[in-house]
Amino acid sequence: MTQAKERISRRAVDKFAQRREQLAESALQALAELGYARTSLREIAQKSDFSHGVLHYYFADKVELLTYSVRKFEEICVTRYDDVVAEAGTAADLERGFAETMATTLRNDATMHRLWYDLRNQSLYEESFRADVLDIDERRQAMVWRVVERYAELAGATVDLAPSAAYAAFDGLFQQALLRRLAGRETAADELADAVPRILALLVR
Amino acid sequence: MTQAKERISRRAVDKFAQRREQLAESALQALAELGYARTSLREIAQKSDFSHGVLHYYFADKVELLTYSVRKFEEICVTRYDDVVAEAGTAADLERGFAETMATTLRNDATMHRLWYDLRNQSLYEESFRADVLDIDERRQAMVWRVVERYAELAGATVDLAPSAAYAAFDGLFQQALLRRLAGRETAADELADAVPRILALLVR
Amino acid sequence: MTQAKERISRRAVDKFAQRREQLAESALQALAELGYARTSLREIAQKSDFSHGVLHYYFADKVELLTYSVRKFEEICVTRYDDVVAEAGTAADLERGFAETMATTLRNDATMHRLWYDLRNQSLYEESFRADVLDIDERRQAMVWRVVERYAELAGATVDLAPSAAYAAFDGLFQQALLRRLAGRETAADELADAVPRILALLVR
Amino acid sequence: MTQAKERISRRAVDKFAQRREQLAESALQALAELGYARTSLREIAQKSDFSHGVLHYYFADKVELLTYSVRKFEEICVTRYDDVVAEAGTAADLERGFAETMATTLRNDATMHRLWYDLRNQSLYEESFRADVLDIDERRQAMVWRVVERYAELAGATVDLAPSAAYAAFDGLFQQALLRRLAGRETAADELADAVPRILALLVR
DNA sequence: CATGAATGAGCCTTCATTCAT
DNA sequence: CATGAATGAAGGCTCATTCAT
Repeated sequence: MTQAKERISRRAVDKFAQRREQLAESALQALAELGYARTSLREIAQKSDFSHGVLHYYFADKVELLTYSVRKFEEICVTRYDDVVAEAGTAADLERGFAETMATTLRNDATMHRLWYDLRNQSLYEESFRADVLDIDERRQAMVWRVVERYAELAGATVDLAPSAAYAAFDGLFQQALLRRLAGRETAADELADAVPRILALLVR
Repeated sequence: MTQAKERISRRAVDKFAQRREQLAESALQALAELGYARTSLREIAQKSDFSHGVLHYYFADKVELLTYSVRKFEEICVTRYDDVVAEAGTAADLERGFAETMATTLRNDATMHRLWYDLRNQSLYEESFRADVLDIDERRQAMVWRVVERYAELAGATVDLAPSAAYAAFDGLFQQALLRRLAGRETAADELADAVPRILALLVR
Repeated sequence: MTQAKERISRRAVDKFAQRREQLAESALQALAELGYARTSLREIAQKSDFSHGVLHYYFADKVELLTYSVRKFEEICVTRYDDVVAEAGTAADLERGFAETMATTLRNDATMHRLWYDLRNQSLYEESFRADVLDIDERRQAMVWRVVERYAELAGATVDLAPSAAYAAFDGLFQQALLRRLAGRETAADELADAVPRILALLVR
Repeated sequence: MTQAKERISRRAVDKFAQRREQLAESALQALAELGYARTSLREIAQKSDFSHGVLHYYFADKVELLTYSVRKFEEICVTRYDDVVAEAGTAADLERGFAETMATTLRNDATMHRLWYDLRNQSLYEESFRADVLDIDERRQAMVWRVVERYAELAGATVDLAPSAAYAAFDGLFQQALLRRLAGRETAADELADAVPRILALLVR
């Protein structure tokens, strides 16, 4: 292949990948709004700039599109607290930062996290995107664990706790708060911000 | 109405209720197996001994059937640890009993709990059974709280923790274990049984 | 058969006939309210004191029930103006009486006549009750004709008009008025009362 | 949008409209044959060259399809006698033309008019296409009135009659004739052709 | 490439009808 | 006799998927 042709081909590949990205983005919008059970390809297409026919050009079928979307979802999910970890100078800073970021996330991205829990649950029924979901969950766990470890370090404490348990606890907390918030309780985020430091203090000492 | 007729009518009512129960049971089976998004009335009927027409004889529509089923589900869900609480003589007993019951539940009723998390999540999208779901969740929380309080009592410790936070932590733990178990990890239940006492000890002292 | 048995049997027959009558009555109620296309056997049963199962005991199927009901309908329809004819002393009396009775009928029995037109139309699609409908229509025609003839007699005029044409004209008038009334026009009955004498005067002189 | 795209888009719109037209045509066929109560979307689809899914591609729901069809129906209905009016040189011409056109209509388009009366009647039960039906009826009335007025003009007579009354009379006449024709009476159209001039002469002088 | 027309399986629901009790 | 439980065909509608243009 000549260099020129290669360049063209690469550009084509890029465009293909870009379109997939774009469509996955629309899929996530639709999914966040409607949930897995109620999201149709037509709905997704309508949120994009394309007709619904094109979805089957870039993705073999609905499952592939959703799987791809879930994978894309990951990027957003798993680095959220890293800045807080990097910037916190004291245990109290980190505590506050962690709690505040969680609360803010709850306030701003409730529907996206609703989707996350929905997809994680669907993965229990459908093999197809189970691997991706588990991968994301592991990264989330690692992310939480970075907070916990750093907190212990700053507080001069030891952690007698598995990363998975720590993640489970905070994830459970967040999920409950989400439930309340989406049920209309205005104070859910504040309550979450209160609960997080308490649990953190209990788990690490 | 004569006494005889009354008796007949009452029997009829009972039978009606009984059949609803029966059909709700089939619905739960189908739901546990397939999840909310993939469960159709025809599928439910096929799990029962009846034709799908019957479902509309006993329930006004799909929502009513599902709501009824969810409510029925509750009965199973919210008293599971009460015996353990009643029978535990020491903190160590309770710790062990709580952990073991959770692990056993995970081993035996994984699909039923998968359903629970599915329905709880659907309630974030659909108003229809949100109230029931929230109600069940509150009862589950109360159930967990009875364990925690009793544990503190037996251990001579104090609990500096909101019931909601305690529930969130254990629910998160269980959910993670469920994820792993349904992903095929054989040791998930054992790991859960290990993690529960640790967390309990950390949260209560 | 002994006399006693005969009496019992006759009583049984009477009861059978009576039940049919009763059920047909309920059918007419339902039909008048909902129209042919939207009336189900369940609806009819609910308007009666019986369960819907009984309908198939007294009638072979839906068509037979409706046919019977249509036939019953006739009795109500075809003698409405005879009193007016009998009592009118002058042409003006009759004119007024005829117009007033039509208007009153429109005011009080709109839904029943809506049903009549509905059934008459259905008979154009379904052979089954066509004969009965045609029979009723003939009697209605005869009834109108009695008015027209008597009017001519009282007015000392001659009628150069077929009975069918006379009936057609007044029936068309009534139907238009019904249309307007059921569309919400309050004055429909009054307008009908105005129009009838005019047409009568034009047709007979 | 470029000119080319615009042209394509316009063509697409045209094609869309054309297909709607086509499907409405099939709907009218089915309706004329079976009547409102017995016409299903699947039946309509079978009369067309398409699957039933297509109907929902071109129309939001059944009501929209039927409403559209009814409206289309109108075009055929409301100008039928205008040529006769335009071309008649004498009252006798018009009389004959009017009567003959009615009779011919009865002979050729009986089922279509059966449908008209069916739909008009259904509109008394269902709000959905009531407005369209009333609109068509008004136009039919106007059409008849054009005949009557022109006749009076040609005959040098005056009309002491409301347009609605004139329409009611002729519509009633036609409906009766339709009843007879569809009941199998061969002479119905001839009788109608006889009756029309008589009534016309009576109503206008 | 992209469109959107077309298909047909499948969903929830209604309903006439049958039949055991 | 009467009930009402049960059936299954049919209806309106949604939607993933295919494919001609």
